[in-house]
Amino acid sequence: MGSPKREKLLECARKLFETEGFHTTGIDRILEEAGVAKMTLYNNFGSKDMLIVAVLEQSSKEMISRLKIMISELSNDPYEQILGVFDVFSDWFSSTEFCGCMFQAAVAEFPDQDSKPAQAAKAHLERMTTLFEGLCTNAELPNPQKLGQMLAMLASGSLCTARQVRSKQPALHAREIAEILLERACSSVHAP
Amino acid sequence: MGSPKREKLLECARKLFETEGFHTTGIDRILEEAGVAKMTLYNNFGSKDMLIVAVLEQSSKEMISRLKIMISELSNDPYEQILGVFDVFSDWFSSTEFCGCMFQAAVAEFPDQDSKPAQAAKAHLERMTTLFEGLCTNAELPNPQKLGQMLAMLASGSLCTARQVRSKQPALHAREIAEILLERACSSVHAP
DNA sequence: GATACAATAGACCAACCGTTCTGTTTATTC
DNA sequence: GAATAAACAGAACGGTTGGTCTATTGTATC
Repeated sequence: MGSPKREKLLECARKLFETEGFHTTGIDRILEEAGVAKMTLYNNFGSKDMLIVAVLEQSSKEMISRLKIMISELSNDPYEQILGVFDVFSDWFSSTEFCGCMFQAAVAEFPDQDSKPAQAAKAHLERMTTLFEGLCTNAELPNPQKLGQMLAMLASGSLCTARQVRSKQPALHAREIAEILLERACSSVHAP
Repeated sequence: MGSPKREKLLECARKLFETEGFHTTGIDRILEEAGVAKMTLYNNFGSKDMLIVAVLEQSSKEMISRLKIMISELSNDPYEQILGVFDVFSDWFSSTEFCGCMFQAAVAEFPDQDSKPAQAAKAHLERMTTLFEGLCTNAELPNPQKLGQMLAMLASGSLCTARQVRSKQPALHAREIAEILLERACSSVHAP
């Protein structure tokens, strides 16, 4: 599946796109950093845009699966796992290498919604929403679809705020709000 | 202050930056759209980056002041005015010309936090936070600073979600969450 | 050792970028 | 009507971009 050169290319591209943006980082920068010839890039991905799409797709899948693992290590209770997402975010925002969410950046840099990178970014949002929705279903909360969307929106808000203020506070605030939201949803089940 | 040519330039630049992004829209496109000579741009703004900064600053101030007017037309009660922000957002997201928040796009397109455009975008976030905080203070809610930050984060979340799903739903959800948040804050004052 | 394939470096391309310069036209003011 | 300044159109500039082509090198397999 993944030749070593291809992997190296994806890794370096991801790092550069993350820290310097998609349009700003040129092909040559990526090649230099990866120590790879130009033709290997074009043989493997076809174009810069397709490389961007590949980076987004790989990053999304990796992020989601890592997130699932981390929250399952925090607790077995799906209710606690939902809040765990924001704990993971909190650690992430605190780390020095945090520089915002790639997918939000992609949406901003590719305003044409039909473009491949924009679609890849949208797919990630859907994966996040589905993740939250699944946890809500597991926690037997009412209206898990709506709750999932709300939690995903909360996560997005914390992400784009953290990019600007560079602190874990947005994650803490988002967690607090999520807690209130879940509590509310929980008690409404038993309400008259 | 503002010569007609300068205003025209700002207006066209804003529209293009909003719909097609900052890096993507070239100088020539702006000039063509505005029907203005290249030298008038450089005489008025000095560079493309400074034009971007001018657009961001003007848009921010205009948006904030318009927001203040619109929520004060909705209600005199500061509590209702907070929720009114999300009602305004709801209408905004529904309009055909909505294509996301410029300031979030600017943050994504200028990853260097020290760059002028990034700072201008940050200033807008602070204005929004201050707006919410002021409303919370007026509503005599406890811990208005924290609440203001939470509401601003909620607003950001609804904005960047709306950009992807192109619907007013994020605003409705955000309003619902804000309502729960305010209710909670309100009742906690009288709690034992 | 021959064949085949992948990866290499680097020249090369057309297109576009932001910016500067030149010379002309228009409008304002005295 | 002359003088001043602003706005004009558009050529030209140097630099960069994504992408292609070529010719060479290394490395397997048979």
